[in-house]
Amino acid sequence: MSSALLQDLRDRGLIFQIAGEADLPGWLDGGMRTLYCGFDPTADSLHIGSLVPLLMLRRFQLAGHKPLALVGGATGLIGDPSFKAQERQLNTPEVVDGWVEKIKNQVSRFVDFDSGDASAEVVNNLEWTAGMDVLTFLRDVGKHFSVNAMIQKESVRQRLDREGSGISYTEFTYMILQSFDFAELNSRYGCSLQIGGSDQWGNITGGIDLTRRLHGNQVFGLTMPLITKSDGTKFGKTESGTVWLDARRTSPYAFYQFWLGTADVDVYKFLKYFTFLEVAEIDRLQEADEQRQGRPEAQSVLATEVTRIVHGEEGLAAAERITDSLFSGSIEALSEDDLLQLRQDGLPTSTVQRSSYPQSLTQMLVDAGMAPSGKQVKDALGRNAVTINNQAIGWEQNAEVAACFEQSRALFGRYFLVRLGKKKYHLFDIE
RNA sequence: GGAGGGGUUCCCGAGUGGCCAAAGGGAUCAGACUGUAAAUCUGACGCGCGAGCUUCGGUGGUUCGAAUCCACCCCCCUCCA
Repeated sequence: MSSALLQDLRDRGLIFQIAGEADLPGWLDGGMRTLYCGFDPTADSLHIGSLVPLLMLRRFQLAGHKPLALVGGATGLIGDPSFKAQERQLNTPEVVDGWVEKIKNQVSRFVDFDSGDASAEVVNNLEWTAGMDVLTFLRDVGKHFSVNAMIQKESVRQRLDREGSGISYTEFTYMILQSFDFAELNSRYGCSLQIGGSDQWGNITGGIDLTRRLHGNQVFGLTMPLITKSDGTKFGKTESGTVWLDARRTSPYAFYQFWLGTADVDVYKFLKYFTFLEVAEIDRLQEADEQRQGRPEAQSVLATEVTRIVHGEEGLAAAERITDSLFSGSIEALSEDDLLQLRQDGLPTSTVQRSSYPQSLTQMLVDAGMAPSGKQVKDALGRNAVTINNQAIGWEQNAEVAACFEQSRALFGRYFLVRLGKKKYHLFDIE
C-alpha cells in the first residue's frame, strides 16, 4: 500500500531527500508505521510554509500510517539556527507556552484523531526535556554527538564561516534537542520516520544517528523541497506580510486571494504540493488550460482547494462571496445585507465619524491601513488609481474628504467601498 | 585581557567634512500592457497635502557645516592569551 504513497509523493515533487531510501518502501509496506513532524512555536500561528509538512502528515495518514504532530514547547525556547543568518531573540517561557497551545489547536485541524490505530496525536517535547537535568543531558545525550560532525552540517555552516555573525552555544545545541526528540518518540511511540522541510535534513539525520546509538533502531527521514517561486521571490509573503493559517491574522478572503494570484508557471506545481487532487487530474487541468486562450482555471482551483482545506467550507464560501462581488459583479448590485456580509467575511473595514474626518484622503487611507504611507496614496491618486464607490478620485480632491464621502453618494446612506490600485479594497462605514 | 575588522534608510551594499534623504541591486507599491498571471516598460520607494521635519549603533564634542573628524560607551565578528 505504501510504495504507492511514495510514488505519488514523487510524482508530486514532494520528496527532496530520503534517509534510508533503500529500505523505506518495504518498511512502509510492512504495516502501519508511526511518523512525526515538528512545528516550533515562533508565533501564535503557523504560516503557509508549514502547510506542506502538515498536509504531508495527512497524506501518510490517508495511506494508513499514524502521524504525530510535535509542537516544540522545548525547542521553541531555544531557536533553530538551521540556515538562519542571525541569532534569534529568545522569547519568554510564558509567551512560548501560550503559542504552544494555539499551535496545538491549529495543527489538530489537519490530521484525523479518530482513525483507529492510525489516529493522530499531538505531542510536546517539553514533556521529556523540562525535567531533565544538565548532567544527565550531557552524559546520556551529549556524549553521542561529535562536535566535529556538528560543525560540518551545512545548516550551521554560514553561521560558523560568515564574518559578521556567529552562533551561540544555545542555538548550537538545538540540533541535539531535536535529535533527542526523535529518539524519545521512537521509544515512546515506536516512531520511526521524521519528515520536515529540506532545511531540517541536518537535524533529522542527527536524530537518526542518535536513535541508532541510544536504542539500536534503524529509523528513517524524509525531507520536502523548499517551496520556490519561478520569479525567485520568497514564497508566502504579500505586501501586507506573511500569509498565516489563522483566520484572525489572514482572513479567508485574503488567503483565497493569495492563491488566486499564483503565477501560471507555478500553479500546477502548487496544486501538487498543496491539494489532495490526483496528479493525473492536475495534469488534465494543465492541458485544458493550455488549449484554451486567455485566463487559466488552475489558480481558481488552487485557491478553492487550499482555502477549503485550511478554512473549511464556510471560510471558502466567504472568500468566494467577497471575490465575486468585488471583482466581477458591480458594487451597485450589492444589497445592504451583502455589504454587512462582506464585512463579516473579512473585507477590511473601518468606521469613521462624519464629524471627525481626517485632514486629507491620504491620511484617511493610511489610517485605514490601505497603504503604509501617504506618499503611496498620493502616487495612486495622481494616477486615478483610487476609486470611491466606483468613482475615480484625483489628487486635487485630496483635501476634500467630506465631498468625497458625501452622503448622497453613499451606499445605503453610509457605506463607501474604496479601491486602491487594482486589488486593494476597503469598506468605510461613515457614521 | 590583547590586537584587528565591523555596526548606513525593509534587506544586501556604496559613501570617509558641504553637490547626501544618502549610489547601486533586491524586495515592495502604483501605472501601461494583460487574464486580479508572468515578462517588459514607466513612476514611487524616511515622514508630511504642503512649508517643512526626522535619519546613517548610543552619548557628548570639533566645525559656518558631520553618515563622514575627535572622545567615551554599547553590540557583533576574527585572531591571540
